[in-house]
Amino acid sequence: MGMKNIAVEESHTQQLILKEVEKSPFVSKTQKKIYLKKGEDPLNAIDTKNYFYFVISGKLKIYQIDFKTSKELTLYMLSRGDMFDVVSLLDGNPNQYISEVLEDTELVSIPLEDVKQMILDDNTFRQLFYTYLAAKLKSMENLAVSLSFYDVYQRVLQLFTNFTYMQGNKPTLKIIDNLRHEDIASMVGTVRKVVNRSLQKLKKDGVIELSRKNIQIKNFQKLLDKLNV
Amino acid sequence: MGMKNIAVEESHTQQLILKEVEKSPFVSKTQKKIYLKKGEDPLNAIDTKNYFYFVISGKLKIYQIDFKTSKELTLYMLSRGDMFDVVSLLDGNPNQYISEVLEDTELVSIPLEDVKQMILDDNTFRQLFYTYLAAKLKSMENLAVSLSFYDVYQRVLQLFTNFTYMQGNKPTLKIIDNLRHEDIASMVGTVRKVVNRSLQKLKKDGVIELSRKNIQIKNFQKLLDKLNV
DNA sequence: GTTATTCTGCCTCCTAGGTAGCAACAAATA
DNA sequence: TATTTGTTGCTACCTAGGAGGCAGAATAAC
Repeated sequence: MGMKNIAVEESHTQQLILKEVEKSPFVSKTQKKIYLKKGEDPLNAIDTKNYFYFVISGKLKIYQIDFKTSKELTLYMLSRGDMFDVVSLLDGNPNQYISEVLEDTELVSIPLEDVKQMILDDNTFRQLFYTYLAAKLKSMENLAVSLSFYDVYQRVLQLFTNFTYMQGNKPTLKIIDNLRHEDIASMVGTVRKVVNRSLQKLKKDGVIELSRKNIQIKNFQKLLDKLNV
Repeated sequence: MGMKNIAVEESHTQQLILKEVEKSPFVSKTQKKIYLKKGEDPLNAIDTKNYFYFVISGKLKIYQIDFKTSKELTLYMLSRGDMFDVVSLLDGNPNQYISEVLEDTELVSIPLEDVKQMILDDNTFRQLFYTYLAAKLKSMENLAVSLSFYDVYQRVLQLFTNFTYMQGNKPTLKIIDNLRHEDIASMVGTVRKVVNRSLQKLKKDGVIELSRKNIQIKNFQKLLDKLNV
């Protein structure tokens, strides 16, 4: 399924998006910076019915909760170069997500109408926006597929693979390297205690290194070998 | 989560899309009709790298297979008013789906570039297209969420609810009413034998009626009552 | 420095759902 | 009409993973 390149490809698009946004005449006129503190509820600061947001830095978890079991599923883990909420932008309805600020976050807000105009006027931005949209739809399809086909252990392997980038020539885990196991669990659609089993197994096998709020790739090749096709 | 209205809303957008497509000057010039026979492999007739397709009638299952277990997951069940492939249109890469013609199907094909131009030029079509995109992204999010949170029985209930429309004032199952249990299973992310248990239970409880390749809603209120929030 | 809180690791139990296999029957085809 | 193929229903088994509970360690708050 070529999952290995998805994260990398996204990241590339996202870098270009920020550059294009900076150049845009709209942004200089109507942009507003928003700063969110870790742990703060973004609901008060964010209005997806009227504004569109670009993530400059930080980390934002967009998820849903099953209130019966209090199990979570993370739909999007937003970081530098991400935008939201695309669904609200497209259909005009405010979203139903729950969000949590995992790290102090800096956003640029632009009125929805200006973004729509930008998509029409700016050919480069339009193509980048479309590519971003396609990536999000694909990533959601992949999430559904992996929830249906693979066990927790495989899903954890896939998660790590998707978030591993080359640092020089050393494969390094980004974005999800300093999460709580609780958040890892939410990203692969299970609960902490279960994801912990997989993490311990990978640690025992010398694939990763674990310490409090820190996961590192120790042997990326071994990780790839354990991936089911 | 307001799932009950999603299917209805989609259907409304899809009707309007077909009307708009018919009016379009592009369509009259460059459209081509394509007819697919039930069971035929669409791969030969369909070229998503260069063309975009509108479904006029019939039924097309877009899915993925886990070759290890031969379990399937249906990502999209396309019928009248649906379009594909939106991902290819957006990012220019050919898709990786597997498709199956469940009923004789009639398509209109339009070159990708013409559709892109149509999105730019035709305000009405653009908004419809965006709404459609948003609906697809949402439905994929819902699929992931329901796979993660709910058991097979609940997922079946949700599936039936999403595909129940008002026929006069009688709640009637559409599109998925004449599928094999195999296909129902693929839509809720499980296998036939497991989905069969849920179907038998619903039959026993007087919620649905079952016969070969036919499912009917017998008591819609009862169905809603069994839905978890 | 001390207390409180959050994070992590590891038990044990138990059920949903996946696997296997088969038989009855409907429907398509020869 | 006879034969083959596709669809459905049901049994019995077994394992992945969710639930509950708890203790130790790291960090944050006071």
